[in-house]
Amino acid sequence: MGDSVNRHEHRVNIDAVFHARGMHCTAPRRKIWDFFAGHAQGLTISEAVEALKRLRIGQATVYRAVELFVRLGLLTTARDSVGKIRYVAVCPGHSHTLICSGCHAVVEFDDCDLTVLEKQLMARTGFAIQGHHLEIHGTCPACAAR
Amino acid sequence: MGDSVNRHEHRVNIDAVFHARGMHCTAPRRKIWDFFAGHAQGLTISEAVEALKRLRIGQATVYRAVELFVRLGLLTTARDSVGKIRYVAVCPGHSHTLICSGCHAVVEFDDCDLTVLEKQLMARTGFAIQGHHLEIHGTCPACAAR
DNA sequence: CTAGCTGCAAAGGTTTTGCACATGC
DNA sequence: GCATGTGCAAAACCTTTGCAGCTAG
Repeated sequence: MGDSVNRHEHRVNIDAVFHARGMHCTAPRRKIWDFFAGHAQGLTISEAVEALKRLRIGQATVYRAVELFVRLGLLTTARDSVGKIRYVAVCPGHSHTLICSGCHAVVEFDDCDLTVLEKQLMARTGFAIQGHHLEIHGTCPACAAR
Repeated sequence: MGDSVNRHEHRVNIDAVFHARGMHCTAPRRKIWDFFAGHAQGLTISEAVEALKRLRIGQATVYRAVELFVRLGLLTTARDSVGKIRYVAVCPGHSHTLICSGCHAVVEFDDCDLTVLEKQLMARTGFAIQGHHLEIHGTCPACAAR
């Protein structure tokens, strides 16, 4: 991902999240979290399992941790250009993703305004709207240069 | 899904799509397509495999047909409230989905306006934007009544 | 100390593949 | 008639589970 794309290095303090719920913040969980947090372009679960195997972390642990992180809102999922699910570490306050079709770089942003649309849909369909998931796909500057 | 939600019965003519590409529009493919087109709330692939087994259609055929339909743009995917992928028959001109967390009813709509947002993101990140995927989640009137 | 977490290995599911036969055009 | 598609069954792959031992708090 090029330098022209501003990253959000701000990281969630997972110790606090776990302690607040009486869960243990163990060494494997910390390593798994660091691994995701260090890969801005997100990872498929098999990529994570494969890489973390070298740190002697069992696959079951990776699966269980990822499920937990998603439930706690620490990881979000995005489907890449091939349809595979990639898990991306959330930056606080950023909830939508802009994804590069070339290198899978993910940029998060939160300033979408869908409230007008949601109101229209509520009126038209009678649905009680709870939330939305928005992914924008494109090509990042680095991939475009190639 | 309640009557208050307007459906789009307009269906894609798959014969034409296949012929245009020199592919065969076979009986199994037609049955698989009809099955998806008749389930507005979308289906997981295992639901489809299970049900179509009774029509003596092999699972491999279902997998291959679904992959093909997606590639041809006849089916789109949406993740339901549990994170499972559901395949939904596309109605021409409708590209976004409003999904009920209760019964998985899917309402498609196309009048979203993200062009302003996309322009802002292009300017800020340098990405060449190709498209977007938007899912809105809520509860449909019928489920809300329960 | 003990509830909660881990790694391992096995079980359970899901998806893909190879191939002989069938079908659409 | 022949390229394309199908069903079957096996293989490959992915995810979950049970359990004995370990670890954080």
